[in-house]
Amino acid sequence: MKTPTITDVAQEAGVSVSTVSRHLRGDRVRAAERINSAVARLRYRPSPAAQSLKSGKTGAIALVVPDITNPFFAAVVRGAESITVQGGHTIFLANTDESDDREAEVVEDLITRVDGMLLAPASENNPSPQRLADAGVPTVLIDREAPSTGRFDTVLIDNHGGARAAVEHLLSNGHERIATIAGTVDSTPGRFRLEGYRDALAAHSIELPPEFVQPGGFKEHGGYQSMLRLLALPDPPTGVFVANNTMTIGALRAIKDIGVRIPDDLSVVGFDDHPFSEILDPPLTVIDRPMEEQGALAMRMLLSRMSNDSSRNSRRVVLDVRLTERASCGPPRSTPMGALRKAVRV
Amino acid sequence: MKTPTITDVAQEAGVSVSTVSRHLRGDRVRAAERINSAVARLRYRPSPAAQSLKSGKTGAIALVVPDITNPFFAAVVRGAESITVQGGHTIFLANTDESDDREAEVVEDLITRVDGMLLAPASENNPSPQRLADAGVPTVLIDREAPSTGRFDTVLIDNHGGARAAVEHLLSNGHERIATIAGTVDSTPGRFRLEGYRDALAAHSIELPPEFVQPGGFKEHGGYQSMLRLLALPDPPTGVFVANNTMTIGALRAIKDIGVRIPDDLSVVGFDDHPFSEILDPPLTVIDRPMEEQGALAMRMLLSRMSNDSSRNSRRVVLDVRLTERASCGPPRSTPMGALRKAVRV
DNA sequence: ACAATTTCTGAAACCGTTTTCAGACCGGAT
DNA sequence: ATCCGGTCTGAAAACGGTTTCAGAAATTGT
Repeated sequence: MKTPTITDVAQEAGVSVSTVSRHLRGDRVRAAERINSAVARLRYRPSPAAQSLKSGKTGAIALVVPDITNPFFAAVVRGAESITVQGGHTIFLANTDESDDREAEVVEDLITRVDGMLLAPASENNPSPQRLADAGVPTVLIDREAPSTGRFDTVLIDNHGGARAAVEHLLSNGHERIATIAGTVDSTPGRFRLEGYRDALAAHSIELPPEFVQPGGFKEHGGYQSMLRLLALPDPPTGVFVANNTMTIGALRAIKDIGVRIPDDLSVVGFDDHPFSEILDPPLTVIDRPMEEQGALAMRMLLSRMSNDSSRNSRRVVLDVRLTERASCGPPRSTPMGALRKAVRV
Repeated sequence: MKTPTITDVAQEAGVSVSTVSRHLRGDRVRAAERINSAVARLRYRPSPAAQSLKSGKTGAIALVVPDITNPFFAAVVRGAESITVQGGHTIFLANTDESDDREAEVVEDLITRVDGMLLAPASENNPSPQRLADAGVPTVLIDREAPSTGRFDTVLIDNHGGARAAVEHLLSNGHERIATIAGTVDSTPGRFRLEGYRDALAAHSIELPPEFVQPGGFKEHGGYQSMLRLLALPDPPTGVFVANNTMTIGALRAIKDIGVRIPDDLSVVGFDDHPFSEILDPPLTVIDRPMEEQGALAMRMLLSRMSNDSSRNSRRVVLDVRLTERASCGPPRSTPMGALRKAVRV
């Protein structure tokens, strides 16, 4: 019942604890066979607590994400997890609910329990990375940058390019009145996707009213409200770029509720693919990115940083995205959408 | 740079380590103020490793799921996480990829690192729960039962009733040729959902060919293949109950590829709701269940089991499910579907 | 067979806490 | 002033491993 200790094994094998310890760590030892069988008989497993205490290493890595129910982060977790090898590190997972305060708590708690951390900060003006740096915990940032950028290894995607590609796609379909439902602007993806949208438009010298940029807060409800507002505009957009997956769900729900037809009345491009995107009617055109790879790469970088403990220069890698074209974009309506207005209530 | 220890704090405050320790654990102590300020100045945090070693408690709970990218398990994780209080336990997350072997490894690894475990076993003939019981680790099973059932706290949902409700719904729409795409039968949900399907049919004395039960393995690809096979039958079903969320995606993709129309040609009921279900065309009728609550409840039961360390009788709670009716079911085609056959290739 | 070398071994110290134990200190009662 | 009970304190012993150190055993060379 009681967990066996190394002392029990030593006794059972008739050697000293030092010998058992050495054997377990790979040294040549005469009593190897006897020790092995004692270990097996007792089902002995070394106490991680004791090992940590002595070595200063915990054998654990923390993975802190804003929302595990977002398929993107779930994929990141999976990708990261797939890298940790048998007998390597175990993973602590924590959720911050997109809150800076919660993140501070969580990070503070985890800081003593792990050898390294994979962190997707809730916002860009978030002190956690700095705190981790101070505490000397190797850290890799995922998907979002830190205030003191450049000091951390970071795995980003080409948010700017993705947004730009989305808007270009709409432009190439003949749209000019292109709106966006943007995420939170104090987060890296939100900021760059918005810039990408603006730059694409600017490159074509298109100027649009400010209401064409709707704040969606990266949440489904925000996407819903934003789309409602967009469609209620006196002169509504003919194309919309929705800056993330959850807002897209909300936006599509709004579209469905109102009875606007895609792509006849409105063309839509989303950010982040999903198995469901393909079976929507019409299937959704999206900006796609290697999600699991983003997690896996981050984990690899962390592992490398943890072993070559060198404080080598930090790396900032930006993964490519690509546009997956489906059927949610077409040419803009030739007749103005004003007719729709009467159906819309905000 | 180096992490401060309790000794540093003692020195800084001019007292002994014992006093610091006592103060930190809540005893009345004269130097309270001095200690507090020393702690703050040094940013001291006790070493979890040392505390574990002494107390035998780790302050951690493991959460082991077959697939974190499945929205259901993501929701469970979130629900469970929401329960752990500030300063309480931290969560280890592990993924088993639906593999018994991987699960054994993972559990073996975690067994020494946690005070309790929330486990959704990969299959019903999986030795992990037994192993955990032997090691004396408090365990709550989620969504799936263990071989030595009754010995563990378990949080299930009414799989049988849900499946039955799905089939009844199809029956009440006038369907008789009702097929199912089933999950893996050696898992609790797979088994009971299949039984529910069978019992509903039996209650109406309906007998169907064995091909009407297709093995989908709970994976998207399985759902796709199964639906293809179903639609290729000489006399295909008019209604289908798909036994989980991921298979539903595959099944809908197959339906879309082939050009069958829902609900005109085929009525569909899925298991587990998803934000996307509402914006499909037509919106999908599903069996819905309280996912986050399932995780939260399991965590509460674990916490209670861990504190009243009593070996009180184990509880097996079954949460209710309910049918969320949307628009994917209608009356069966009056004309036989034979016309479809020519379009179908397997 | 003996010395020089190498390999292996066990005792003991240590990692950072908590907790027991005995003693120091305090105020109040005699 | 002395003794008493109660509070508070510091030294020391754990917890379960790893690692250093010095010595024992085995191996090698002559």
